[in-house]
Amino acid sequence: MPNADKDGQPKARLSREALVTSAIALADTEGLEAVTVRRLAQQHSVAPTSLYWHFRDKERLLDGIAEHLLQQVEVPEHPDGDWPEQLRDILARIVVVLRAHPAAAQLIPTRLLASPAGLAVTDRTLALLKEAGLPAERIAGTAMFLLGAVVSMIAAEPGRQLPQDKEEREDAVRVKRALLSALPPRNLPVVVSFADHLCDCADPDTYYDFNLDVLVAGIARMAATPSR
Amino acid sequence: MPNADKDGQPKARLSREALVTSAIALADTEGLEAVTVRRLAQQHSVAPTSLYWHFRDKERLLDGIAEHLLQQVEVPEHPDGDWPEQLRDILARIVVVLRAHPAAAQLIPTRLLASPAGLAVTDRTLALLKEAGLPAERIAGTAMFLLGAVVSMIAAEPGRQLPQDKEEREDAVRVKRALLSALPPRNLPVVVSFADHLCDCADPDTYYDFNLDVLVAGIARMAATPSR
DNA sequence: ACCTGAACACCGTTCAAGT
DNA sequence: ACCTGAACACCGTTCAAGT
Repeated sequence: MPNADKDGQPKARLSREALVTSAIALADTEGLEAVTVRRLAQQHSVAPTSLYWHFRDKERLLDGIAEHLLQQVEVPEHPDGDWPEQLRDILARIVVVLRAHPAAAQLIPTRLLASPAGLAVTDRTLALLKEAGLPAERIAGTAMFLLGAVVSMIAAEPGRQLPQDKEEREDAVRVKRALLSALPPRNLPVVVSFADHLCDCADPDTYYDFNLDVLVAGIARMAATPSR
Repeated sequence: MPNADKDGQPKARLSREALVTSAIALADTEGLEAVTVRRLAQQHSVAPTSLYWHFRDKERLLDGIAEHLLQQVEVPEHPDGDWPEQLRDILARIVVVLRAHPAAAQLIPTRLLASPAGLAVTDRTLALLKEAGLPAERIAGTAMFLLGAVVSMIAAEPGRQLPQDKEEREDAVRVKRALLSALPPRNLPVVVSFADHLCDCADPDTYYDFNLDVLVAGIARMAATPSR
């Protein structure tokens, strides 16, 4: 039985789908730099070079991750609410998906136009900015900026970069807070006074809510100002 | 003469400063993935392992790049204008520095609290959000988000990712525009109609100006709404 | 104090070959 | 159609050793 692993179970055939899925899992647990052709092959009990039947190169594998995530962003067919609500809605949907896969999130911005799913999200964002009445020459750039900014919210969340393990994480937060608190208040008064909030985000949900509001409010304001 | 290169010129001694500088140059011309311990060593006619005298590991070298860039962001000692003007000013100063080094820009967000220069920029941003009257619990998270969003503006600029060489770049733009224009307008009407602006940013200066305005206007709006 | 050389474990990728 | 094995050029990093 050449196609069975040590448990005698039939060895699952390799597929793009399966590889992308385990690549995302690997990024979730160990970070994007752990996503490696060789480690992926190992997890599937297969030679490293086997992956090249399914992906032209590693870049295409990463494209596959981005596409898989973007497919999870539902673009509502029959949305309700005015454009600011709808814009906030589509951006918030992206946030929800990417918060579940923070390490892979950084793959998104450069790949928004590289898959049907990414194009659907982009089309919706462009349409809403058009409805808002932004100057035509500003719509494309602003859409790409908004989508990029939403992704950067994940990386900028205070307390990301620290370990995931709870206990280990608490230790790291304590150390970091101590370091920031010990900085000279003469030079850095505000950093010192906000040391706690800079080290760890007490309320991530509100962090995301508030910053989404900042973006939508900013667009509303600029849409209301006729080209100045 | 053991310390002279083939031109007989005295070989410059290795230093953190010199290594960081050429690392940035390498990132500028060939991208961040070209910044490699071994290539850097080669450029300085030195064994790869020599770098480890000056940097504990590659991560520290990247920290050095981020710090070097952040040092170029001048934080005005005696700023004038109201807080929205000052906030826009500090964010715009970051943009100016990072536009000159777009490949290295992505190193910044995770390292804002890791150097005196980064801390100075962060302190100023925090101070301005405080002056704006944001709720205290939102200031730290919003500052990190703003600084991250400014960095993501560089990566999100339409037409980045394409080659730098002018002729080669024009070809790439044509191809990409053709691809987007050929998409089914039934599904993606707005993407198709904005194909041109999505492929290439006709006016980068205005792109940055406008999106900086979006951010500052958004903050102003949220500061004016008392916690709802 | 500063740099080298040998060595190690790990990468992505090609190509001819197997089934 | 799908996978393997050998091979290649390239990574980051250690450590004992040289000057």
